[in-house]
Amino acid sequence: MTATPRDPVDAIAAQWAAVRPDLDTVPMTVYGRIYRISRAMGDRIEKEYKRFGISRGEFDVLATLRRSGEPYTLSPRQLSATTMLTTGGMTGRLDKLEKAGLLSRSPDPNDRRGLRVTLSEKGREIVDESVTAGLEMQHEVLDGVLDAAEAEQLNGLLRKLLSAH
Amino acid sequence: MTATPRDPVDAIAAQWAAVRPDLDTVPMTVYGRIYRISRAMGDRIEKEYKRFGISRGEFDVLATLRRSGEPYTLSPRQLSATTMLTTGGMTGRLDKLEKAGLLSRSPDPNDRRGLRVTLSEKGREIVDESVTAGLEMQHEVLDGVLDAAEAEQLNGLLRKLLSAH
DNA sequence: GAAAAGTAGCTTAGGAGTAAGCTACTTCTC
DNA sequence: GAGAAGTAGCTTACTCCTAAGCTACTTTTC
Repeated sequence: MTATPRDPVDAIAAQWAAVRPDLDTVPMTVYGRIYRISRAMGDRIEKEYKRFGISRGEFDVLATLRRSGEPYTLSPRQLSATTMLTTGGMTGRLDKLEKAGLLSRSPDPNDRRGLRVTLSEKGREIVDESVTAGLEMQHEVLDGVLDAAEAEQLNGLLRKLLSAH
Repeated sequence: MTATPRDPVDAIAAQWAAVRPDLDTVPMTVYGRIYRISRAMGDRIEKEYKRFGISRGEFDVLATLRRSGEPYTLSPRQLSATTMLTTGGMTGRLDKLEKAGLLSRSPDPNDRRGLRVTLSEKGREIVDESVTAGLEMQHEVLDGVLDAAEAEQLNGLLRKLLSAH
């Protein structure tokens, strides 16, 4: 007999324990929760950004430019490396964002192979508004279940775990 | 001046703090790490399952059937609900898995609208091998950076956080 | 300074997901 | 028990991603 499942992830682990008692299900519960939280927050943040007319992936591009500081200019190569996206995918995102007037492409004066991508004024406004809204939303969710000490503890453990990847 | 960044997520938070000192970046670091860990483990587990000829999504289907216990039979509807996939997506996955001989579809004797999806012997073998391999891999990663008490602490905090979603 | 190797960004083909809508069947309602 | 409403699974159209290969240009090597 297993303990009463406390959440859907525990329920899945209990099912496994019943049919495969030889398994150590702890790693599955840790990574299962991480996966579900990531996905749930992804959905919420997607909705939040949608209010500003951009997708999560588009936000990533704008945010990378914004936090690089003035003059808000990077190459497509730097952007695709930072956002963990292939260059093919980046071409498509830049096309959409350029068409929406949130950034512009111009030739790199020092390397005729390259381009420079620059955030427009409208792009800077939108990313500033959406990053604020997203952080506020995340803050509310966190505050609802963890106090400041717990959040710090969680962050420390996550930093350790991320270092293994 | 901010403290020396300890990982890429801290570096991003430090960049934001430099250009937008008004932001509270704590939620971003928590969810940023969760997102990156989820993605990194997703890539690793994908490779692990590939050794058995299946994708991560296909594993999810087989695993859901396997842990439901004998006779390893569920409806497409139950499968798409459990795996958080639309029915359209499930149709495609079942097509692939049926063609590979890992499961079979048969009419539901009690409801002529419905189907029953049943794990084949070959499917059961593959899911049993791959779940063992995946858990071992995850176990090694966890053991490399967290002791048992820390893992339990992390799991507790994650359970709390997941409950907010 | 010419050839070889490397790099930047784009294009194309293919995979896998969602959303909406379809047909067939079942359940509810009177 | 006939009509209305609901449900199961599939199909289609669309989106967005990756992987591989292209052209153009730069850097290294001899």
